Amino acid sequence: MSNEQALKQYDVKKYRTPDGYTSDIAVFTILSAKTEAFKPPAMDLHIMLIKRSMQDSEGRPNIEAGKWALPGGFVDPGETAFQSAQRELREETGVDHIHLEHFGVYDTPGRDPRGWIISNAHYAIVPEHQLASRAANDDASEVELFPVKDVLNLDLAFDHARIIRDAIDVIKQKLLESTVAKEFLPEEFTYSELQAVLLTVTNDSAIALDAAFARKIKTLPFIQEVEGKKTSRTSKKPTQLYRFIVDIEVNNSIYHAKKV
Amino acid sequence: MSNEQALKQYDVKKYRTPDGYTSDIAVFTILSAKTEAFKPPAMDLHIMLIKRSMQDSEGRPNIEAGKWALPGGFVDPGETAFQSAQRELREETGVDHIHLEHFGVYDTPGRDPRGWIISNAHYAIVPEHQLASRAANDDASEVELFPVKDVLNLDLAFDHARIIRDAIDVIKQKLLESTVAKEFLPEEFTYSELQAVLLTVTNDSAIALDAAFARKIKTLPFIQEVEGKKTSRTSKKPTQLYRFIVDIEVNNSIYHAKKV
DNA sequence: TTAATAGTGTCTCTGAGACACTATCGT
DNA sequence: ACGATAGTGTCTCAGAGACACTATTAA
Repeated sequence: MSNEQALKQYDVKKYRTPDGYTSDIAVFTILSAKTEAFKPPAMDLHIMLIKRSMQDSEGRPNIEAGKWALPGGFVDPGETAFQSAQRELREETGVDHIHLEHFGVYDTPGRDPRGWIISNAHYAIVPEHQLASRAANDDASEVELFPVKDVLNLDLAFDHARIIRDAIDVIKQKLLESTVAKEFLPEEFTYSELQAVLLTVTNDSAIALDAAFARKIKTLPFIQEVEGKKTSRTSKKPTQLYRFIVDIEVNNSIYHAKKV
Repeated sequence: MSNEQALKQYDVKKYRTPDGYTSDIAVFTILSAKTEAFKPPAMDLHIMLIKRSMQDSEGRPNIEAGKWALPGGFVDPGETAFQSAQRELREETGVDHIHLEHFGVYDTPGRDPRGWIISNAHYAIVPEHQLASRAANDDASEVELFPVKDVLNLDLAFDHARIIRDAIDVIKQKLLESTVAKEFLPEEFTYSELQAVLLTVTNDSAIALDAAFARKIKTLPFIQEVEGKKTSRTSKKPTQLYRFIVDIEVNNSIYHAKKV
């Protein structure tokens, strides 16, 4: 192809280019407030942040030192921002094979004092038990989980307040408008467990009222009963287990009736 | 703040950085197949592409010359990708103040033969009449509208086939799951005009059947009747006009009943 | 009068929502 | 037996969908 000719004359230095390309990850998890026997769980949505060290790995003063920030880092040449987010998450928290999704780009000039730096924001959903092994690394002096309702009161690095606000909005929407709630739950779950997850983002009576929700879960097209299988982990009365049907198409049209 | 110290020692050249940062825009419009008097419109969704010139503006052979591509270009330092998309659209098509939305980032290594080039994809909705003034500029030898069902058979530049496929999926979803359909319609419209827009992306009987849809439009919470106002542009019988209610919150939860 | 679009009348069926009631089991 | 969670029985009401019917007007 004639691209070869064109490429020979192309000067990659002709345009001024960004000074950095990064990925940030808003890691969400749901903590059970209490885990008593025979009780349905009470849950609370949390986000994981790191505290930026005072010095970087080479002992020099760090940018935005001492502030709380989203985990993340520079994208390596040869990888995509998404792959970078997966890698950072694996390196910084030891978590792999979880639900990770891109949700926005942050490139407002001046957002990072180091220069023209573009960040790709992702959200991740990590079941509570997978975060057991979390640990601070070079660049972070602390790692901590914050309830989403408090997190915006912290002293946050860069424009991470904005990114975190967006991430919270996105996950609240996604929990209700898609089946990602399943990423917070075991393979098979009771209606009260799903209910507890959804109640972290809504107060709607159709979900909050036990009788209503116990009935509704049986009519949802993307959830099926696990025939004849029950558990006693949430109640003395054995409780029916359900599972999400994978790969079912969810129809969200605002012009259609709910049921397909 | 102590960031100043840290910045003095920060070397912006430490990391290998991208070779380019661009915006691409998938411009959608809806063409009325026929515009007879007293007829509801028959509509077809189209996307605007440019044909890349054989030479660039300085007379040298162009990359991906002769192929069809999305309009777009390099992001200038000091602007965001979104602003760049607005600017490109204004410069290349003379269109301004229209619905423009970011929907994805394309950064797979090797997607652009010129190097490590990151593209932000946007979609735009342009009413048919605003595209009257469109014209080819330096970098484009032709500008043309293609029906979305044919566009993927063209010889497309870079990874634009993938971007265009994603853009079509996104706009089909958005048309049904949000109120962007209004961007294709006049301020006040008849039920058959809205119906024609929606029929470009779905065949569902609830929308396709006149009687069903004429009734449904009156129950949609985000649409209101324009009291006592009628038009005869689509039928001999004067037809009720409707308008979208702005800033109404659309509840798309898959766990809730449709009506709020 | 006809042809075309824009509706309405009426029926059936599903399911939402509310509230009272029953079921199960560990303690 | 009790207390707590997990349901079910039953009623009412709204609205979806189907199909036949009526309404309005230009030509």
